[in-house]
Amino acid sequence: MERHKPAQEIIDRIRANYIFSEMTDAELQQCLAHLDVAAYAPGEIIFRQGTQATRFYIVCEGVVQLFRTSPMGDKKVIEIVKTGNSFAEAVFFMGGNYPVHAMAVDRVKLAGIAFQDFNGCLANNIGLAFRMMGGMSRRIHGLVNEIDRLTMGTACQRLAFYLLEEARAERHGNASTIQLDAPKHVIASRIGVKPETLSRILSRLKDEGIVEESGHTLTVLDIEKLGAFSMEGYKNC
Amino acid sequence: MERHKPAQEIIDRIRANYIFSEMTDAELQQCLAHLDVAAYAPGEIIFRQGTQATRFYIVCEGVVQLFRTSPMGDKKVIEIVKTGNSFAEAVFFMGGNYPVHAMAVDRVKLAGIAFQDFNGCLANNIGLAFRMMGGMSRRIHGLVNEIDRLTMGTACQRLAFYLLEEARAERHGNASTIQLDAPKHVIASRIGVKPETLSRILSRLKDEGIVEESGHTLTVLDIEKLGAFSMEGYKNC
DNA sequence: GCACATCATTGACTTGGATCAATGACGGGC
DNA sequence: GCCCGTCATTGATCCAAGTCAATGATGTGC
Repeated sequence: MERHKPAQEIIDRIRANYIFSEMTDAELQQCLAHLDVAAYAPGEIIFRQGTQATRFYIVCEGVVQLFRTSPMGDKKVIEIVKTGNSFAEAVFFMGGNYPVHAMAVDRVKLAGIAFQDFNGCLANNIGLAFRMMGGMSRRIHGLVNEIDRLTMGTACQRLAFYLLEEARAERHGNASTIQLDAPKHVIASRIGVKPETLSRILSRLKDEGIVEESGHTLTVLDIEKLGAFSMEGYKNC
Repeated sequence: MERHKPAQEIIDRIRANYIFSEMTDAELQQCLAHLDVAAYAPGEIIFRQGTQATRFYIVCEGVVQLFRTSPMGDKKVIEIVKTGNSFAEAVFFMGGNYPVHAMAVDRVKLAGIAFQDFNGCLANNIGLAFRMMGGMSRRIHGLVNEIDRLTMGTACQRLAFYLLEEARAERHGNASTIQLDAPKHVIASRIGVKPETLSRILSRLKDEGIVEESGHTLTVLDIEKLGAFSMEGYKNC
C-alpha cells in the first residue's frame, strides 16, 4: 500500500459520488481534513471483517471486492465495487464494526474518508443531512428507473409503453395523435434499441394497423391493442 | 378521487418502502398522523407542476406518471412510478414546489404523507436521519449491484468473473482449485443463465484449456486468461 | 442389486436484436 | 438551383441464449 497526495482528479471523483454531490465546498473541505489516498496491490486487504470501522472509501481506480467469511471459513462475496462508487459508508450511518472484508481485486486507488471528519461535518447540520437525503432519494429513483428500462420486456413492449405515455396527452376515443419531438434515433436510444430496430418495429405496428405516420406526426389508431402489447412487459408488478 | 381508511395492507406497503424501513413504530406513527389514502381514476391528476408541495406519496396500487410541461406546452415524461415505490419525497428534502405533474396511469391507490408530520418526526432527530441515510445507502448499493448483474456482458464473462471470485481463495501460481459447493443449476441461476447454457460455456472453457473438471472439483489452469475474458465485461468503467 | 429421481450434457431449432451495408428522403447553406 | 450532411428505411447476415427434447450420469433408498 502506497500513500499519495490528493490530486484534483481525486477530488473530482469524490465530488461525483452521491454522498458528496450535495455538499458546499466548505462542507467538503471539512470532510476531507484527514483524507487518506492510497494504492493497493491485487489481493491486498483493505480492512477486515469485525475490526473497528474508522473510514469509508471511494474507489478512484480499480475494483474492490467485499466478502464475508463464516466461522467455518467459507467465503461469500457480498458485493463488487467499481470505480466511482463508495463502500462502507453505510457502516458510518448505522454504526458498528466493519461487517465484511474488503480486498483489492486488481490494482486499486482509494480515497478514505475519516468517520470523525464526516461526523463533524454532518452531526450538527440537519440542513446538510436533508440535502444529502434528497440527493440519495433522487439517486434511488434514477437507479430504479434504469432497472425498469433494462428489464422491461422486449423492444416492442418498450416502444408500446413509450407511445402510450405520449399518447395519453391528447386522445379521442380509442385513437390519439402524437407529435414526435425528437429525431427517431433519439427515441430509439430512449427506449434502448438501435435506430434500425425501432424502424422495423414501427413498420410492424403500421402493418398491423395499430399506428399511422405522416411527417412528424404519429397517429395511434388502436390504443387498446397497443396497451395489450405493452402490458405484457409489466407482468412482474 | 375517493378517500379510504388506512388498512393494515396500506401500512405494510409504507413500511416496506425505503423511507420508512428504518423507523421505529413510534416514529412511523408520528409520520402517519395525517396520512391520506385515496384512489384515483386513470388520467386523474394527483398534483400539478409548480403548485405548493405538501405531501409525498407511496404507490399502494397501480402506476403513476410524472411529467413536465414546458411553457410551449410540450410534455416530457420524467418517470414512471410503480406499486411499492414513492414519489415527491425528494421535494420534501430539497424544498420548493412540485417540479412535475403527477398523473394516475391506471386505477391507482396512494398513501399521501404530510410534509408537516414527516418534518416533525425528522427535524430534531438526527439519529433517525442517520439511520435513514444508512438505509438509503444500502438500497443504493443493492440497486447498483442489480444493474451490474443485468448489464455485465455476456454469460461467458459473467461465468469467468464468478470463477475468479471463487478461485481467489486458494490459488497457486497461475492456477487454482475450486470446490463446487452447489449443484450446477444453482450456479447457473446465480450468474443468470440456464443450466444448458452454463454447461456449454464450461465445455468451451475446457476445450480452450482454461479449466479442468473432475467430480465436484474444478481446476482453473490459466487464471490470467480467465481474467482477460471477464474484464471485457468491465469495459464500461 | 434394482428402480427412480435428480442432475448434467448434447444436439437441433427458434428468436430477438445487433451489425453491416446500401439506398432513399429531406433540408439548409450559399 | 445544387450539393452535402443528417436522418430513415430496408435487406442480408450473424450471434448469444433460450427452448425442446433425448440421452447419459450419478446417486440413494430399500
